[in-house]
Amino acid sequence: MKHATLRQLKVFESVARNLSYTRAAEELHLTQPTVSIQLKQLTDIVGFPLLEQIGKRIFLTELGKELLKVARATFDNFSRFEMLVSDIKGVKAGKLRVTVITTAKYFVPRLLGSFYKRYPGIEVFLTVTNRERVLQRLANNEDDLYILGQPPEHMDVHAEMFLENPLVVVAACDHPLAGQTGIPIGRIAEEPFLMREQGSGTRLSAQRFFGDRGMQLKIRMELGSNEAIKLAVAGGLGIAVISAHTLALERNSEELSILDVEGFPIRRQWYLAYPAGKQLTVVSSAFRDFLKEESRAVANRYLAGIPGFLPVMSNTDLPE
Amino acid sequence: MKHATLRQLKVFESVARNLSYTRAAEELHLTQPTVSIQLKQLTDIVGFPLLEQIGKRIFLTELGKELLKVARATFDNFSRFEMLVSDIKGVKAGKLRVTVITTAKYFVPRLLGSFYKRYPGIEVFLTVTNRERVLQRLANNEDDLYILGQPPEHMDVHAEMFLENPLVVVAACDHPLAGQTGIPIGRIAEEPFLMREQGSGTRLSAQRFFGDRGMQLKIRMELGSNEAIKLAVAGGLGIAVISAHTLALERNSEELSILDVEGFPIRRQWYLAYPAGKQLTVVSSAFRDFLKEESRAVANRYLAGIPGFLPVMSNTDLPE
DNA sequence: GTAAACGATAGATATTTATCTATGATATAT
DNA sequence: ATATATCATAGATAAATATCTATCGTTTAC
Repeated sequence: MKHATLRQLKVFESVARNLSYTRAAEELHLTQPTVSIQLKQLTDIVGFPLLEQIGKRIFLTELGKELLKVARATFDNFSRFEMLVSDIKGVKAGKLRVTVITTAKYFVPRLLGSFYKRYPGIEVFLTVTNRERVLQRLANNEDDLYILGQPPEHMDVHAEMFLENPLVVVAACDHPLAGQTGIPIGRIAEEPFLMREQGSGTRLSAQRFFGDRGMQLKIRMELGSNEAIKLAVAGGLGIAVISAHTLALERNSEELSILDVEGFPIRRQWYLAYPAGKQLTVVSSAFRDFLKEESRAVANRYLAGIPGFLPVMSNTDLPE
Repeated sequence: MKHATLRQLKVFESVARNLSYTRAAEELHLTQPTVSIQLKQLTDIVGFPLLEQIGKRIFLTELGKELLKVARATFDNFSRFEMLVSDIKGVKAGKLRVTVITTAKYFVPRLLGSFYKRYPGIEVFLTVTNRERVLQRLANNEDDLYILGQPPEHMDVHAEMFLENPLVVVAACDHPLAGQTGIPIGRIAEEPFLMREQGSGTRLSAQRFFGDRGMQLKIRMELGSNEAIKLAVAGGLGIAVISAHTLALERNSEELSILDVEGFPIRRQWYLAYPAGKQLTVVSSAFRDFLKEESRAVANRYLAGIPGFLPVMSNTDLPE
């Protein structure tokens, strides 16, 4: 049976439907002998007659009926698959699996949301996890795209920057430094700091920033989440360095204030990454384009107005 | 997609399962380049990658997973079909459609019953109808086999005799002729006869029998069924010529008696028929053999003991 | 850094295949 | 009885297919 060809099945289906070799030949734009031969081959492979001729009329044998079912099921499967292919081509179907580093959760869901709205046929899966797990998933090719704060080294990865990720100093609104301009770095370094645990990219960047200037931060507390840090800062327990995106929702609240510190914001970027050899799916590719396009607007909307921050990207879209 | 080959699907399935071209090549007893090429062709046909290679590892793309489903479904269908073929070959599956003329209903069901018991996997369909419909179904190739009392002429049919069908004269047990031996035909012809309607094969035979001898029967009543005739005969309304098989169940009853009339029983036969060009299915062929074999036993069991009847068939099986 | 493993590619070849035209056999219709 | 329609078969041919060996470029592992 594995020696049968789809061609034979196709011809058989036509003959079975028309109950005529000649008619089938016409339908398939073949000569009648060609149909005869294809059918003979198929019959030889099966070992039993599929058709019988009584007088001039042609009938399907029991086996013929069964094979017809098989043939039709097969062609149905194929055409369903072909439809899927063309849907995927038109981004009307497909899956998008994105894994992002924890800090990115403040703006990625919003973007995925609008992306999904533009392509309602697709399925979106978002995983939010720490850097280590992101890199692990990247290495295991578990997702389509990855978003993180610094591109992995020692790994063959294609990474591209798509959005600024400025780190700012925040304090409670009633903090003495709130509202001041051009605060010297040395002044800030004296304040008690609230920090994420060791290994946090933000913490690393902040410590390097002060370290490079010969200062060491006084860390009062380590907290497990950005939310906790913001609450603690608002509660007056200290000041903190956090990603401006983290403030997206609180920007206009009365509780936190971004301090205008010399040298701040620390410039960091968001990167979109995927394994070097990987050919992006149509959906992934569409999301990549979408991400570049949208992130500019996001940058202008949410990052403008940060003291000392100047977007590098072209400002065709200005904030309202 | 119609240009894909089953070979390509087979190779793809193996690669997808092993996630390795080399392993797949080993499994299929091919060289690795062959696998590469087959897969490349399939990928070109689909138009999108089915597999992706990240570093040294191979992954299925979303489309690859879908195609794998299609491939597996296809092969499953084929192997199910192959199982059906081999079941049919071993008469463990299949259908048997038999159409018989009304009179044959007295012994065919019994035979079909034992046939079914021997081959429990098959499905049996029995149609009982009049001669006209039998011939019609034969012409339309609606069934596998046909049983009738005289082979059709003016029709390209293969027919073979398989059983004697003696026509006997029956009377009520208390009829004056009951028990007498060597009753002259002339004596019988005086009796009032009960007959099936015009067109009945039995009636035709009986009338021809007496006509050939220059006699004409006195027909008292026409009745629509053999059962009605038997009841009427038992009730003393007259005598009748009927097939001995019709008496199969009543043979030992006290109501009817077979008369020992000169020249009786009229010899008729049962024929098995099917369209000339038709190649019998395995099941049909098995039933044909079964029929020949069993009908001898039936003949001996039910037809022996009919006054004046001498089976033509060899009597290796003697009646108990 | 070197070796081993893996997949891609090139080039060659024998086989199979798909197809045609021409013709023959058979059955139905006129 | 003849013509027509239908399917089977034979013979020919161009195309494709399936496969191999040999070799190359990468990636991983030691």
